[in-house]
Order: sequence, then structure tokens, then C-alpha cells
Amino acid sequence: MCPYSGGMDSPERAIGDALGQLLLRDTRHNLHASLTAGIEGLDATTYPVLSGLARTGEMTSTELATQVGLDRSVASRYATALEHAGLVERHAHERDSRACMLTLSNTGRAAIELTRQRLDQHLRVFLDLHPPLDAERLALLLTALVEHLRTPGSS
Amino acid sequence: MCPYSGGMDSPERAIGDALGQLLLRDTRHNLHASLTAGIEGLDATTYPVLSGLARTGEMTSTELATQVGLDRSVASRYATALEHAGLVERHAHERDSRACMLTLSNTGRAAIELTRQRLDQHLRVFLDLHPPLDAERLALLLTALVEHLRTPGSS
DNA sequence: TATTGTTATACTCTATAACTATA
DNA sequence: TATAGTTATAGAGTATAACAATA
Repeated sequence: MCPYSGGMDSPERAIGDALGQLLLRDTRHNLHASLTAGIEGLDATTYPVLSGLARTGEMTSTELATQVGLDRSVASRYATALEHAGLVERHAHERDSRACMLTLSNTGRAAIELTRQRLDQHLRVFLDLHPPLDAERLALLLTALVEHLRTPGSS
Repeated sequence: MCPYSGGMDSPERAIGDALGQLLLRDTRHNLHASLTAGIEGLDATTYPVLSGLARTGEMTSTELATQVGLDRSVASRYATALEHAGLVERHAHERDSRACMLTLSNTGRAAIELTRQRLDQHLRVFLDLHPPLDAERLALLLTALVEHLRTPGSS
């Protein structure tokens, strides 16, 4: 309960407080840094870009920029860095010669798989403390919450 | 299901993907900007600081820095900005004349109360789509998850 | 005329280093 | 000698603007 709330927290108040701490820059950076530790060419900054590409599949840099919430100039520069690191490949676009398709290289897929295993392991330690039903509920609710929060004008 | 996962997502994989999107800088910035819109002297950058002070109660700037995951020089500068905006007050520390206690002013409390009502409203729209039991479960699990993620060496 | 990708540039946010004053 | 707070400076991360090439 918060010092200034003056009463029992409602579920949404408790969720809001938890979200507030979860969204701290520090929380995100530390988590991403630990997930990418020791992976050549990947760090807390470029991780969301590679992860976004892995999540959605092959796409142009402009599409990727939208996916990860960055300007296309930034997505382009990070894609170049990831390409130079051998984690991403550029291919000719089928129908638009201005654009190029971005895909994960085999190395990139291995890198993402490692970050996922690390995150899975991290979350499993947490989930082991809770009944299986709660884990599935949390997954469903958190996924829906993200969808809700990232949809403009959802409240 | 992710393009490269090759099978049904496990709960931890689904949670990890949701977390990835939730932690995007863009998600955080847009949410904080919408919560602080129109509030004099508060924006997406200073919001976590004022919110952290509200969450924990009166504290020194060094303690506040730890609370919100910033360097104490940054916390000090933001505290000064919030003080100048009339949202925060500095008081003499009881036993250490080097330090000073930070508290919310009445205006600061009103500002935080407004951001909380906005966030509550935003979350209520989401929670209305789910049974009450799920809301409480989400609150408990999300709170525990944040605790887990912010504890160094928890995996 | 609009859009893709890219580069140069500027801005925002945060950390590091150095200092003063007090413990 | 160590720590609180502050300030100056440097760095990381991102956006804006402008360009050439293609739609």
C-alpha cells in the first residue's frame, strides 16, 4: 500500500504500481543487458530490434521500425550494425526495388534462441513459485495487457 | 506463436514476448506522456521520479535515485526541477545536515493522484474485459514478477 | 507526387567526474 | 576517510531533416 493512497489498493492500482516499476528504464536495460551478455554484436540497445524481427518474421526496415517503436532512420542504422555483426541479412524485395527484406541469419537465430532460453529460465524460476494455472493466466493477461497498452486510444 | 519458435508457446515464452513489447522505450514513453499530459512541470521524464517518491514516501535524493534506478546526480537535478515546479518540497534532514528530505507538496500529491486516476481508468477499461478474479491474480502476479525481475541474481 | 532507405545533424536523457560541506 | 548533494562535462540513444532512387 502506498504512503499517500490512504486505503487498500484496488487491483488496478496495484497493477499500475507494478507497471510503474517494470517500465523503469533501468529495469529494461538491466534485463536486456543480462539477456545479451557475451553475445557478439548484440547489446541492450540492439536487442529489441533483433527480437522484434524474430517475433514478426522477415520485414522491411520501415516495417521493423513501426514494430519496435523507433524512427525508420534508427531502425535502418541498427539493422546495418546487426548485418555487419552477421546477425541479420538483407535480401532484395520481391516487388519493390527501393526496399529490402530483413531476415535473421543462422547466427542471428542462434543468438535470439539463447536470449529466449535465458529469459525462459529467468521466468521459470519465478513461475515455479506459482501454480501452473497462474502461469498460463499471467501469460494470457499480460499479452492482452500489452495489446491494450500499445493500442492508441484504448482509453 | 513466433515465426521461429516452431511450436506452441510455453507460458514463459508467451510472457517473455509480452514483456519484450511492454518494455519498449516507446511503450513506456507514450504511457507516461499520456498520464502527465497537461500537468504543469511534469512530463514523461520526470514522472517516474515523482511517482517513485509518492510510492515510497519521504526520502533523500540519494535514496530516491536508488528507488527509481537513476544516478543520484540525475535524481538531484530532477528533484530541483520538480521543486521549482512546486511539486516537491525539500526539508532539513533530522539527523544529517548534509542531506535533505524530499516530500510531495500538496500540488505534487494532486498531480500524482491525477496520473493514478488516469492509469486506473486506462487499466479498468482493460480489466472490464476480464473476470474480477483475473484482475486480482494479474495484480498479484505482476507485482511478484516485478519484484523478481528487479532483484539482482534472482536467476 | 509519394515512399524507401540512408546519412548528417541536433536534441534528449543519463552517467561520470570533480567539488564542497558535513559525518 | 567516507558520504550527501550539486554542478560541469561527456556519452548513449533517438528523432528530425534532407537527399537519391524508385514507385
